[in-house]
Amino acid sequence: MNLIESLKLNIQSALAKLDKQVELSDIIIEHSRDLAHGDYATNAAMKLSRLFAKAPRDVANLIVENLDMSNIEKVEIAGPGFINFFMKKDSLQSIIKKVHEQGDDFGRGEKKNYKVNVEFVSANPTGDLHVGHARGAAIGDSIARIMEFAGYDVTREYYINDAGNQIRNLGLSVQARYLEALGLPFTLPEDGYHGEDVKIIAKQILDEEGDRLLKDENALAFFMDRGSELELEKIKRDLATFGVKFDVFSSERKVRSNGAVEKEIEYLKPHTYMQDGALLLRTTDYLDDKDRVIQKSNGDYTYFMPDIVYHVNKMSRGFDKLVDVLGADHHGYINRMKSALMMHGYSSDVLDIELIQMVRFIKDGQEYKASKRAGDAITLRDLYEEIGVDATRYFFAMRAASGHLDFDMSLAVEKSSSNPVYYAQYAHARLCSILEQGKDIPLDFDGKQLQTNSESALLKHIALFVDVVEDAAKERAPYKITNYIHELAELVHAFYTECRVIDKEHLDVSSSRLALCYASKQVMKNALSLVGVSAPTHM
RNA sequence: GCGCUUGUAGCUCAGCUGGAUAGAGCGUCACCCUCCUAAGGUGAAAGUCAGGCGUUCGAAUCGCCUCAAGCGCGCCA
Repeated sequence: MNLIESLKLNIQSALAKLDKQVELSDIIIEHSRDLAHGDYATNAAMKLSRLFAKAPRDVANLIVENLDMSNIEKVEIAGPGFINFFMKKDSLQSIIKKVHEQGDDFGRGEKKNYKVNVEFVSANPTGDLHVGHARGAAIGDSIARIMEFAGYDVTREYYINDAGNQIRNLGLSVQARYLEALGLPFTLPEDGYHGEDVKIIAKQILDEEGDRLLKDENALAFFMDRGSELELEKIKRDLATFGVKFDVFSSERKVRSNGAVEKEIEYLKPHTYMQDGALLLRTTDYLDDKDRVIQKSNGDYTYFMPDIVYHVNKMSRGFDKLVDVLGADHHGYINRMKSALMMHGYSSDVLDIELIQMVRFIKDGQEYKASKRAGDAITLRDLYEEIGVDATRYFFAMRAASGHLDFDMSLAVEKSSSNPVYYAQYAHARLCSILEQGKDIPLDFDGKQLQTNSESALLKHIALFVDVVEDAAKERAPYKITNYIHELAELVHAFYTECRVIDKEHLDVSSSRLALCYASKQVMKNALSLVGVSAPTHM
């Protein structure tokens, strides 16, 4: 149990002695911003003043009289009725031992027995991943890591739209480049893919298959299949380099096979009606502001239809929650999909859609659009080659997904405290360096000699980690982790400046401070890994 | 027109389940290494929290209205 929880329990039992039953979740403990206000504070007395029918400060007095003071140095009632807690040093120091015991698992939440499917990227295998996918990959993967760490049972999933027209266009494009590579006349389809990658794939197919496809009647089908397969392999390689791995790849074609779509239409029948020869789904009965076509008058399904099948399919696999990380243009899509799921009896909040807003790149103060390869949009590969995986992931994780992001490329490659990634990694490397130099001094995991303000602040921040992980998981907000990382780095650097760690004259102080270095380093590493950023031991 | 999102320091953003003097980073200015990584630290300037009205002990936070910006409103995916 951490200090905050024990304070909550303490207040709860104090209230119980006063014949007031209050839920633990209704008691709020916050970190005091100002040291004069102690280590922690609660506004409980003000919140409950109505219940007591007394002035907040009087309620505070009653609570204070009934507190168990064993961890607490002193309490003060301040301002309108805040209760400020000044903790005993050893109760703050105890966090170091906990970090030492738990190591890489420090901050991990209890198993929740709650299955979550996080679907992200899901780009069509027709070309390189672009910037939007990159941000989606960074945020989706961070959400998955954070939720996993917080104790959820997480599956990372990629949905391949391999049944649509784009794949046909890809097939035609590859076929054209194949002809080109053989020195034969060719024409690229109008909506075709003109990138270098298609030429490379065509060349590879030529190497593998020779010219036999010239005479093959089913050549186009082969170009479609093999082309998208090779594109997907390339996407997987890029994602792997970016630190992102998926557990499941679902193919739209597979999802649609075995008459699954027809079965679903049958199931939805009570919610459908015909209009002008098309089949519409009455999503307005639920959350939508408009009914949606699911089968066009020409008999084709709209994109929405197999997607319903896919989401129902995911639910049938036993997930308690589906998280979709999508581009912001899918915004109108949320309520119709929720409506469809509700037709299956699911609650509207089993589906949680995280919309990713646009990214604008800024380089040397100017908007930057083109990649090095002329004419193309910026790709995921451009980003990690030019900026590096760590900085790219950190910058994407740093801001709430729902907001537009200005990505300062010049800052991201800068090696100074201005760059938040280097600032954090440098803090880690510094700690490693001190620990290395002090390796002959035994570590005091009780931290008995930690006294100064910068030491206490660091201890408190370390103790906060579990709560931050929990909150970030619940809010699906990786930026809460990067905010935590940044504060941790600040506190580490401040501690470093204020406190001399290795000091042969005062070995007892050194032992305690080295243990604090160790704990800070471990927490920094754990936090960085949640956003997929490495923790270098030297820089 | 309807719906959603956003509006906080010069710039990019936290804070929003109501709480003590509204916080970071960038940028600007002034300082700090005989000592564990100066890839660091300290300090200063900088805000009508878009505007108005309301709810209450208390509002950046909740409600209503106005203004401004973005997105969505296909038998597209």
